[in-house]
Amino acid sequence: MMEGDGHIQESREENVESTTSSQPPQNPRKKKNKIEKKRRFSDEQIRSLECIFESESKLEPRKKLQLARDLGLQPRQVAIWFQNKRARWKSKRTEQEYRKLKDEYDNLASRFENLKKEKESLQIELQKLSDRMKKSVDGRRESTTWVAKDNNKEDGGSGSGHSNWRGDEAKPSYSNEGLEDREAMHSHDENEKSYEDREHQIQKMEKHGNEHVEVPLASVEKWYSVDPSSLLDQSCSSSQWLDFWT
DNA sequence: CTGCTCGGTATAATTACGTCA
DNA sequence: CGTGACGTAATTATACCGAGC
Repeated sequence: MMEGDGHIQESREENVESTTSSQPPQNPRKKKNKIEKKRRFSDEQIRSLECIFESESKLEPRKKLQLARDLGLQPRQVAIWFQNKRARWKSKRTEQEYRKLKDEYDNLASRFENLKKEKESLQIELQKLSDRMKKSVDGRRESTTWVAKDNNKEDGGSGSGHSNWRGDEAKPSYSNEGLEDREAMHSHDENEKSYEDREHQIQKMEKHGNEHVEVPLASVEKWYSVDPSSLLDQSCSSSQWLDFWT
């Protein structure tokens, strides 16, 4: 808040002569002699010190003596000024680095949130497809039972509408709805390509019989080989979710 | 407007401790 | 190994400013 460089100009001007206050501390710790009151350096002194600090943050002893002579300061004062300047410069740099890192972190966090949302919607989609597949498999199992029963009958089984379609060729009526769903999804899904791949898998799975279901499903689940619970867990280690990005 | 106090900030200086020739 | 010079980090003491009354 208070830089105050401009405001203290006058009081500094008169300090140029009186800056030789820094005798070795006779009374270390507290209770300074009133005579050796702290004086701020003049603007001119500060300018010179800053100028030299820019080119070299540490002073050679000879340069220190020379500078002290030039500015009318004690060499000790020059050394202390450089020490304090280095400390201020370091904390300033630390603050800048902190801000930079924080920005990077915020960016990553927001990307992470977006991906998390996307992952959740994909999980929902996967669940839907799994349910649909399960229905399909169950439907086929039922139909084959019906067919078997019909074959055992002498009459040829005209009483049941279920015998109109067989597991190999007939599709359950919800497949059309599914198509509509899929089209709707296509319209706003950014990962259309991978979605199509998955659809292809599902269709393949639907075509095959009961015994083939397990294997493709397992491969589908490989898409989610990263443990979702660990990803969603806020307390997970950074390396864990950094691995996820790569 | 002037003067005073108060709280916050900047900075000169001190202290403690580590490193190295 | 002891020593002195010099470094950093933490802290203290003082100067200075703006706000509020």
